[in-house]
Amino acid sequence: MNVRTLCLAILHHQDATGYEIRKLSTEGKYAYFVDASFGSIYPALAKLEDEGLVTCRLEHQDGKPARKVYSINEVGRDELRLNLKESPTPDVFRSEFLLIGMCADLLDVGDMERALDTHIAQVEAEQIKINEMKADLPEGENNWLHNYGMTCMNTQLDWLRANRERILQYSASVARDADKDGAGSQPGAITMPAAAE
Amino acid sequence: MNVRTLCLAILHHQDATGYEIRKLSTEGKYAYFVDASFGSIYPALAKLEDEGLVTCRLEHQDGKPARKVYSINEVGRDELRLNLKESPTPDVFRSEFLLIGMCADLLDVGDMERALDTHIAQVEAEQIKINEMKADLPEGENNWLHNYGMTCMNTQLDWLRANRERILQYSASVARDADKDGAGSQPGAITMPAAAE
DNA sequence: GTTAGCATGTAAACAGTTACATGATTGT
DNA sequence: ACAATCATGTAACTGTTTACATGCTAAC
Repeated sequence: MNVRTLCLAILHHQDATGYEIRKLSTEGKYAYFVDASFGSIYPALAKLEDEGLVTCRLEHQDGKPARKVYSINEVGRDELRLNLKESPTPDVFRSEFLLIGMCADLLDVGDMERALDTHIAQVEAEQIKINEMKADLPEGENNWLHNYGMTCMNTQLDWLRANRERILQYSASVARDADKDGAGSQPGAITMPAAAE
Repeated sequence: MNVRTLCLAILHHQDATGYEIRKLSTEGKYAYFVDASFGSIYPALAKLEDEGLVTCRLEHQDGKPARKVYSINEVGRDELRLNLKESPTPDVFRSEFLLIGMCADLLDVGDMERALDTHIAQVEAEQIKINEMKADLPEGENNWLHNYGMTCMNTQLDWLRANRERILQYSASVARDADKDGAGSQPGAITMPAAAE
C-alpha cells in the first residue's frame, strides 16, 4: 500500500487538506496503514487531482494561510474500491525493543531496564490513544476495529507488566559482565524463570 | 533501525552468509526488525567488512557456488552495543486488513469475507511460525520473547475467530448495495452487535 | 523439462524522508 | 523573545526494492 491509497481512504471518510491528512496518518486513526510526510502527501494529492479522482476547493481564512480542501469523487471511490478488493498483504509488525531483547547479553541490566520501561510507556501511550479514538467514532460504526485494537493492546500491556521482573532477572543472568556468585555468563546454562501467561 | 544493524545483530548470534541473512530476516526469527533484500544486504555486508566490523571467509563447496561466510568481531559487537543502548523507537504495526475494515461500506459482504478469511489464515500462519521457532531456541534462552509473541498471537486469533460472524454482519449492514428489508445503508444508523471480548 | 533452491552481486527505479523556504497567529 | 501550530510546497537525499545477470543441483 502507498500514500496514494491512504489519501483516497481518508478522503472517502472526510474532506481534508494535506496538512490534516498528515496529522491523521501519523497521530490519528489512520496511523496503522502507511507512514506519510508532507513530501509524499502533497505530490500525491496534486497527482490525484490531475487524474480527476479528487477535487479541490480553496478556502481563504483570515490570519492563517489558505487551505486547499480536497474531496473524493465517484471515480476516486471506484479506484479505492479496486485497491481494497485485492487480498490484504499480511500485517507488518516491527519492534526495535524485541531486537534489544534478543541481544540482551550485550547490555547490562540497567540498559535493559531503561529499554523495557521505555517500551512499556510506549505501549501505554498507544493504548490511551486507541481508547481516545473511541470518542471520535460514531455510535455503532466500525467499533469492532476499536474493540480488536483494544483487546490486543490490553493483552500486550498485561503481559509486559506481569513479566517485567522476570525479564530483568533473565537479563541479569545473561549480561556479559554479570559474574556475581560465579554463576557467570555461559549462555544456555541458565534457565529462565517460568513466565506468567 | 537499518539493514546494517540487523546484519550485526544476526552475526552476533551466528556466522552467516548474505543469503542466510536474507532468509532469517524475511522468514526466520529475525523477521520482526527490518525488511531486507539482497540489494541492501550484500552492499551492507561489504561495507561492514570494509570498516573492519566483520570478517569474511570464503567456503568452497562442490556443486553449489562458493559461500562468503561473515563473522562479527569485537569492534562490530561494540558498534552493535552502541546501537542497542539507544532508546527503542516505538513498535510499528501496519495492517492493510484494518484499512479494508475501515472502508467496509465500499465492499460487498463477499469481498469482506474473503479479506477476513485471508487475514485469519495469515495470522494462523504467523502463529505456527512463531511456535516452530521455539524448537529452534536453546533451552531457557530468551524464551520470554517467544512467550510474549505467542501470547499476543493467541489473543489476536481468538478474537478474530470469536468475532468473525459479527464483523460480517456489520459489513452486510453498511455495504452500499445492501438494501434488503429497507434497512439500507445510512451510515451511523446501524448498531453493531456487541463484540465478544 | 521445468521449477525451486543455493549463492553472489549490480544497476536502475522508486518511494519516501529530511531539510528548506515562507509567513501569520497563538501561547508560554 | 521563543516555540508551537497552521498551511503549502520543493529539492536533495537516502534507503530499499525490483529486475537483471550468472550458474549449478535437486526435486517434481
